[in-house]
Amino acid sequence: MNIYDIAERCGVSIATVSRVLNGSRNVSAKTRQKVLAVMQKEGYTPNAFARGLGLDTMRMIGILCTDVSDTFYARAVSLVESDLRRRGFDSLLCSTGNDLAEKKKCLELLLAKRVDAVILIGSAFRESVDNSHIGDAARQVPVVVINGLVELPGVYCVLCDERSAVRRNVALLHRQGCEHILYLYDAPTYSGQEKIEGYKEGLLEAGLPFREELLARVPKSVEGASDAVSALLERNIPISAVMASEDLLAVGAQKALRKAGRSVPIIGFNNSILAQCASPALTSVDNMLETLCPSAVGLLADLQGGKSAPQKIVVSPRLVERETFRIEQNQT
Amino acid sequence: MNIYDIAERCGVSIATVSRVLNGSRNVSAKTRQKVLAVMQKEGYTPNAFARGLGLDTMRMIGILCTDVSDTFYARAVSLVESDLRRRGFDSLLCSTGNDLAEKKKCLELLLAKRVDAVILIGSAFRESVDNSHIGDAARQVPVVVINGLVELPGVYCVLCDERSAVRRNVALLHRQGCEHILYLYDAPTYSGQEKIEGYKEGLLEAGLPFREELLARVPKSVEGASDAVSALLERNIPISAVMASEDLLAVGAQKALRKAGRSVPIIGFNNSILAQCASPALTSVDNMLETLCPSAVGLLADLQGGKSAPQKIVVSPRLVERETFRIEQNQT
DNA sequence: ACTTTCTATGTAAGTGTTTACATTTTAGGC
DNA sequence: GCCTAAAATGTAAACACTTACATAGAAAGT
Repeated sequence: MNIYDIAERCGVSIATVSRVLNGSRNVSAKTRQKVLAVMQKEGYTPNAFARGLGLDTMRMIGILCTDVSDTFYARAVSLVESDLRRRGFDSLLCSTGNDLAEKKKCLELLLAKRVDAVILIGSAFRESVDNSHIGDAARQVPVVVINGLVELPGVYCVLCDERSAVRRNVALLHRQGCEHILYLYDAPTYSGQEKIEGYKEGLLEAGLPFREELLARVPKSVEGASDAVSALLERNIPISAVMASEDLLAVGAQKALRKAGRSVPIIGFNNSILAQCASPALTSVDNMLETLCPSAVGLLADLQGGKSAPQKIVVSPRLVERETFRIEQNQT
Repeated sequence: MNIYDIAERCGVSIATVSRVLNGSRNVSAKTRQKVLAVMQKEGYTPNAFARGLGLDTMRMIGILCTDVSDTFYARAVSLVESDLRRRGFDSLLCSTGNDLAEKKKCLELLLAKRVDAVILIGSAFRESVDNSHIGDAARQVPVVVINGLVELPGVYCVLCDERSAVRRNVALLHRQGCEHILYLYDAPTYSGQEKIEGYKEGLLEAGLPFREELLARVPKSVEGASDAVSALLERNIPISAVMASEDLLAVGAQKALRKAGRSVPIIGFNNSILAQCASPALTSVDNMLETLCPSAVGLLADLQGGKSAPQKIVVSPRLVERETFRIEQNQT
């Protein structure tokens, strides 16, 4: 069943049918009605491939994401996908893991499928690492980076000022009297590096010394973080507060501390469901995915519509206080 | 840059170029080399739409999923996506929410994009509910349901015997002396209904009475479950153990119980990261996504390859014991 | 009534592939 | 060197649309 069949059954030409399909205004009401009716009756669905060939788009957006099974990225994907669909785009998803080669391969796969744009979630690194594939992609289609910054032509970034968030948290903890602030992180993504910078800046501003052993890279798992913290405790490294690049690690730290019978302030990151599940519930930094993702999609929509868009949108993070840390009322 | 350009630059016909593209064996080694070299040099990428039109496939699989931001579904999507990609398929993702109308719409969207098959994750209901859209879809392309059972032609199901898991858990808890077993659930999906059946069967077998107030539908959130359990406790409803249709709800129950100063065995479901994050860590039923998802994709691959496949694959669940419940050594 | 303008429709040429069929080239057997 | 079979290549017709351009018809102005 194709456009010719429909045209024949309607006694019109294929051009008219196509016009109805594309919502052209140059079709009389009667004709439109009839064509629509016949399509309905015959259960006709236009061939998306032929359509794509003619229009040079299938209205698909590629989503390149580090790991959909991660709660944080999953939420981002969910937000992006629903917003895209609302705007008439479908989502082609690639979940790559942290491997750069895999990311490059997937990006090429997406471009080969001729997506209208690519959204990167947790897939950007610092300039020092290789971002060439992102630049290459941006030469073909718009690229939007969520929660990362890649300053290349055609690359649009929507991010949260995580560095400041961490810096302020250090100050906050210091004001509460914490001097030995442990910071846990895992992957050295753009976001990860920024947060580490924020940690260092925070220490500097607070006049606290930076100690190697309090900046710990750990495996990305509850156990990994927990074991690492346990090891520190066994070495009698003083720890008076914990921060982490993401809730998962904070939970691990929390478990190790509890096992050791210790209780110190803990601040997680991402404000994920994990923070709510922990007991006591984790205070966590919300990096505003609910704002970032719609912005990213909106930006893309503007670009599709021929409008221009800002290269960079930065939003402020928000500290969500729960049981593991609360700012005292009298602090100010 | 298209196949004609390449052909010209190689001094061959477009058919030959196309053959190289499709790995036809009827091309001399020299010619292939040259064509490949030129393609490389010119940075040529075949047009996927034209290719799709000619081959009637773009090697895309639709994934219809209830909620990618849910840890369980996200893990499933992740497993499916990576496996599909390994087999040369891309994933078109739709995350629909629990709304049936939305599911139908998305399924149509996927079919309109002419996917080669559809994988449903958490999107199947009992027969009593409306599964017509799944049957309709199956008339066009193979449909694989993960963790659900839809017995219609063309629909293949890969699932875990969750009903038995719950039934056995009831027996287990009863043997430990628990008589008042609370069961929490949220959405009445296929999987959800099965588990409720298992709960009732378990009670029956154990000779325990079924009590309305111990089978509670609660909102899908930590707070929702927590509030519901708190309410029960306030009503002095006896509770000597808790089971839940998913870890998230179990965590909520755990928090309510702890707040009330109570401690009873708790068994969650899905063996998600949430079970690990809870303190004490939740014992949870693993419904074997790591097995289910590759099976689903393998099944699809077989179908694509013209082979036949079983309509139904059922695997056994596994109880992962953590701190909230352990089977005593002397129980047997 | 006649031209002008605008709307509705049709014709035909893209869009970039694949592939059946036809043709040429090569290799092999004698 | 000739015939046959097989391998390599080319030609042209799909595949199912979109759309520029052409044309017919209707409305409107004089």
